[in-house]
Amino acid sequence: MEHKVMSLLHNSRNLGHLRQAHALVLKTRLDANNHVVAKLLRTLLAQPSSRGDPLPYARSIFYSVSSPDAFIFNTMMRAELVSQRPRETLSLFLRMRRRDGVFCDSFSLSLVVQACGRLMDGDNGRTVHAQGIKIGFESDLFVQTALIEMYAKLGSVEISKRILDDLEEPDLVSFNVLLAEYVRIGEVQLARDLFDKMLERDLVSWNTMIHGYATLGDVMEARNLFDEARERDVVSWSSMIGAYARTRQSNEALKLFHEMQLANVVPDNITMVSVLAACGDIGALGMGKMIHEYIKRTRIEVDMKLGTSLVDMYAKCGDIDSSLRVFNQMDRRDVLTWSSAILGLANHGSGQAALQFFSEMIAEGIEPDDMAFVGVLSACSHMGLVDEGWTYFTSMSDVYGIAPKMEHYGCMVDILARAGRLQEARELIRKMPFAPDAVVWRALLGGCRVYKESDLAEEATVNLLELEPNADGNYVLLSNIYTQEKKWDKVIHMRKMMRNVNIEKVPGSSSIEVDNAVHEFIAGDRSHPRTEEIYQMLSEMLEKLKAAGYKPLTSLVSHDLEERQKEIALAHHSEKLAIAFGLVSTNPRTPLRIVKNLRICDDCHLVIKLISKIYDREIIVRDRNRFHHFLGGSCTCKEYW
DNA sequence: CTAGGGTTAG
Repeated sequence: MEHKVMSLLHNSRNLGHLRQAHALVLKTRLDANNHVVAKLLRTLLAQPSSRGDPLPYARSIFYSVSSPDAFIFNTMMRAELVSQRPRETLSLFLRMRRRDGVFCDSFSLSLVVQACGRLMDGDNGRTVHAQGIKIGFESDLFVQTALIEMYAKLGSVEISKRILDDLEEPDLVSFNVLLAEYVRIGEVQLARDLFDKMLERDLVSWNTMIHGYATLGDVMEARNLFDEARERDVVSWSSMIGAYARTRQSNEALKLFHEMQLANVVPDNITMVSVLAACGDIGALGMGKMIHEYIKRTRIEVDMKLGTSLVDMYAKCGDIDSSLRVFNQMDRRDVLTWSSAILGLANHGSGQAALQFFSEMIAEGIEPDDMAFVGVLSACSHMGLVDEGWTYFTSMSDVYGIAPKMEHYGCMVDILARAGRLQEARELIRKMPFAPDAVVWRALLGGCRVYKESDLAEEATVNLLELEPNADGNYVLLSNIYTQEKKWDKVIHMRKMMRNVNIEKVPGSSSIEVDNAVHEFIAGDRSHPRTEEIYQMLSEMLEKLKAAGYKPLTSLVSHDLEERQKEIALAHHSEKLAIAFGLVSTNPRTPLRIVKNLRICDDCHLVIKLISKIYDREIIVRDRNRFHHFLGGSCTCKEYW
């Protein structure tokens, strides 16, 4: 009978088979046979995790065994450990020690030591270590490796190092564990010293070092090691792509992903998280969609993190519908998933929906994070909800215990300033626990311009110039204010000031994706292969615009130029070039998606509205702050940006 | 009587 049950278990392909086998075990009283129960447990635990959490069932089997042996204990301890329940592993170990006749072995020790490390339970950890010495497992590499990891996690990496040094025959894994722990605590140089001293290194050693430099932000050194390694697997590639993605070298990240495919290394869900982040960063929707298709086609598991990356990518690429579609398909969502959707909705001008999502998230018992509040406050800003904004802002610290950061103050100042409550905005800046940055002053200034508060505007601009003395845009703002106020002496003074500093024009650049290739333009760009067509289209556009009554807002141009030259400068703004290229290179009525690195200027905003009507095109522009959907002559931002 | 335990990327 035992043989029959064992082969039944051996051939169990799913939970149904397994339950049948379990029933047979109980019927034939084989549950007293530890050998059979162990096989049952291990078969169950080997089931793919997608069929639900096997732990409750495994526990019920375990606790029904009358006299479990060490093997069964160890099986259960490991099951708890790999399911992130180290406390259960520890209590199983303690239970085991209390049982007569069940002696823990080196397997139990290595598992419980890992558990203590993850729990950062130094008391139990050291006790177990002492017991291990008494029983005599000092020569067991598995136990020693677990101890190296445990002491590092307890904050005593010197002890880890000593254990490694004392090993008579350390193997690669024991070295690799210490390497990884050095990296985890940020001691990359110590890791490097150890790495250099190692006589033998495997892929894990190399990957650990690549990741180490990547976390330091030293992408160059990470790349050096990546290039130097004679073998690269999916972890090496993912680490390196992730390093580029985190430092926003997104084109580099995508280039490397391409090389990875040429190298025939199969990407997994972790690779895709970084690749999608890169797509979102540069707004490459076509590329992002291809990645999504690839994920579906190759059945890469869309877990919570990958799902969140898709939600985020689609939102950042301006496709909020797809973003929400993925969001709705996910069966589990954490705070990052919700926050990505909330911020996405807010940036698309769907303030109401963003606030709705926020309350649903709270109703589900999920604690909001920084990003969720940026989303909520931007939503309030777009809708002009001042009191609601205040309520959310104060609830951050009062209800959720989150200290508002600079960006939250920036949003709040923006909300107040847009509503014309400029003194309150100024007061809030005064009360901030840190020195305001340029974003905060710009938010105040935005309101001052609208409500013609010239004294406050001057104060804001002076502060702004102190923080960013080299940005030419700030001088334009100040000059506009003085001109408006007819304070000519100040205009002259300012121009003198400008001559004394090094004005750096932050080049505005816009990109547009056509046939999955991203084309980038800077103002006055003539480097594109289809430059002739683009400029021809541009003059056609201007003719039609002027026929529709458009007058270039030349007062926005800072230089001392002739009126005609100012018009040319405006007409050559990067977003206009990108749109001209879009118009000549896509079929009629194809939506155009533009990504701009700065805020869109008033003239371009006006022009794009008209273009959307004249050429019957939906145009979606992502600027530094939010999305603008232009359609039929108007924009979803309602002039609010 | 045997099984079984340790390392890297989001």
